[in-house]
Amino acid sequence: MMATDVFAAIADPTRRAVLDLLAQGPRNAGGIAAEFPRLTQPGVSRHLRVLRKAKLVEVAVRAQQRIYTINPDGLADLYEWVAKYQAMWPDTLDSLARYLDARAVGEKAKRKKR
Amino acid sequence: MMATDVFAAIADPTRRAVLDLLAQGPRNAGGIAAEFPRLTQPGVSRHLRVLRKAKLVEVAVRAQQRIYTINPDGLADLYEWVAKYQAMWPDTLDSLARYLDARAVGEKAKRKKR
DNA sequence: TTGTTAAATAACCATGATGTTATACTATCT
DNA sequence: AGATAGTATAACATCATGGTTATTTAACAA
Repeated sequence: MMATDVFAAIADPTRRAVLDLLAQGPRNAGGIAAEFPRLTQPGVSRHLRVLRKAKLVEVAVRAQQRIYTINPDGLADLYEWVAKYQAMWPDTLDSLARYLDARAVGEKAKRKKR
Repeated sequence: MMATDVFAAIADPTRRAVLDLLAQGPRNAGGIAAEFPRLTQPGVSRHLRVLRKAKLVEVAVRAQQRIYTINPDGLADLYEWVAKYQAMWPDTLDSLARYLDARAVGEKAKRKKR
């Protein structure tokens, strides 16, 4: 089942950048923070916490270091969410046409005859 | 190119519910608002504005009504964003193993010999 | 031990988002 | 024209988020 806060997690550009980083391979927290010179270490750490809670990343403890990896499952869930819309993508325009058409008939029926 | 605020747009549960609604077919603003009895009309209207700006929905004007439809393109962009991670999903665990292994070697090298 | 490194948490502030009520806008009906 | 229906915008309150500095925790190293 999908963690509902996955959406909130990827809403932030910094966190998306972290995911991009981790897509290249695992990194420890410090290594991640180093890629964001405009943020402080605690700032990055908090972003990592959000990603953790959303199950988008996982942590392995190695001495004092925390090594982060992308969590495939979390992303797969997100993928499915988007995919469910894909099915009806092709015929959206058609359905609008039908909708407008149906309404048009209804409206005309309500008018006095000319 | 992807509107960066697509992520912010889908971060809100109400807006995701609106997308779910529109996935079933077009609706006018009032019809959408009616599905959210706990929100006021202006509240829903503002959510619709966010979805509009994110290009996730489109509007057709019909007399006083605004008829909303899902915008396939906006969702397709999102789909692609998620998909780019899909490639490396299978081997994430392996890469963590490799990372830990490599580090272990490095650390040992730094220690004084026993 | 004592000091140092790595990272997380606490406390706080500023800003932005969400929801509300009140109002404005625009097209249609009478 | 005046009233009404449908929807958007304005203005405002409240709460959540993202950032900061200071502090804490935990594991090594000397």
